[in-house]
Amino acid sequence: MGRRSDHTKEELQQLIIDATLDLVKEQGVSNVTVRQIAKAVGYTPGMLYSVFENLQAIFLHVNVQSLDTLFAKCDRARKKHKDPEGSIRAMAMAYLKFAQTNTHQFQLLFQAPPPEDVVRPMELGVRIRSLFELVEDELKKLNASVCNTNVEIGARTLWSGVHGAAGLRMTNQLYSDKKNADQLVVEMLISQFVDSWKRL
Amino acid sequence: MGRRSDHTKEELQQLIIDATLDLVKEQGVSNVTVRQIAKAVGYTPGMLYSVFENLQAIFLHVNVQSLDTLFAKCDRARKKHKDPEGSIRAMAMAYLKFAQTNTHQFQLLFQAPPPEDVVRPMELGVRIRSLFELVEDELKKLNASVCNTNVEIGARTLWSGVHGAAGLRMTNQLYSDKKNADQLVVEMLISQFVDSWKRL
DNA sequence: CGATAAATTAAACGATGTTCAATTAAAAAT
DNA sequence: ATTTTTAATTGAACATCGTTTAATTTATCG
Repeated sequence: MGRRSDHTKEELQQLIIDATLDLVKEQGVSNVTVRQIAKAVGYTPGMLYSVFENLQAIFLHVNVQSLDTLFAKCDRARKKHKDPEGSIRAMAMAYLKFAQTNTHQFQLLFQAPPPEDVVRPMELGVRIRSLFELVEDELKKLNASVCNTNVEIGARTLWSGVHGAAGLRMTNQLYSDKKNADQLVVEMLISQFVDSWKRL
Repeated sequence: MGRRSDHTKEELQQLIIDATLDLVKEQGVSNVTVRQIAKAVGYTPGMLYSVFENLQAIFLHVNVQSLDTLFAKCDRARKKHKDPEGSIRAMAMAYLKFAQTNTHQFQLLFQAPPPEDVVRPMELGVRIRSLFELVEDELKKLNASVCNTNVEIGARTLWSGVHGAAGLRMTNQLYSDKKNADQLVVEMLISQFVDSWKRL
């Protein structure tokens, strides 16, 4: 075939991203090939390169989409509570659950850093920042007397713990006999952090 | 050539691991090939498969070695202090520094989980556990009244934070304008955790 | 309808991990 | 010493990978 124009370039882009996300979910990043993606969208491998620069670029765009849904989940969890501590707990659990239910997606997002030569699109940074901002907002509510610098550091401190626990749990590196150790960890993390934060 | 017997099988194994570690340090996991390793040790690719099952197995053994040096660094840092809090701080900083100076090594260790079908050698678990034990010991000294269960969870809570900060920092996902944000994060993490831990 | 332009294909390229029969050299036996 | 056996290493092959590009096919425009 030649010129088909079944889809606009934007449609194709979204089609490819969706197909890739599906494949990643099923098989994990390392098993997804260009040829699989092409077949899934009903085209030949070569076509993908007229829409994206290369396979890495496709993965990065998948990550942008993943971050959007992760943000949405955290934001919704947050809104279900009035008290800051409840919001923080809910967000942390949402984050943990996302990592647990969408293992492959989470791995592509955080555990497979792109080769150094590929530039990360700014869109990714914006989204991670806004995730941090959700936490910052709750921390401000929790203790209004803390300066902005410390709020920024505090949010990253707290989330390093949540993120770290999610990562260790996902890769089975928590090595605890207690079951649901990851949840216990996050419980302790938050109660201790919040406790200290109020005192600050 | 045929039978060479320049080295015993054990020597070959160590030779391969060392060569692979060097290549990983230089280029990162994703750029290391079987052919490169073979050339580095002065053999042909096929030989590697008489010593290791496959490339993944080689990487796993590299990880065992990496964990040993990481443990050694933490253990040495710990011994430089008498007070538990000082030991914990020193260990955390050593961990952070290792991740920062040996990016590629740390990535292979924690951020590139092996495909699900490969079995992780028990040696890895043993070593991660002993790292946790270092932290557990200091936590016990810090507050002897805490039960064993909570010590276990506590060590993993604290280290999820350290590990998470190291990972986020390494992949440039901390997104803070403050410089040395990772150190600030770990500072806050530890002081807050220790503070709460004493109160427990 | 014919010419132009653009999208898609098909085939090729070099490189990858892995396998295995053939080859080589060391060790054992005569 | 020479021959036989045994085991280590090679070298070539295989299927598959990401990527490039000339050729082809279709849509669009004059």
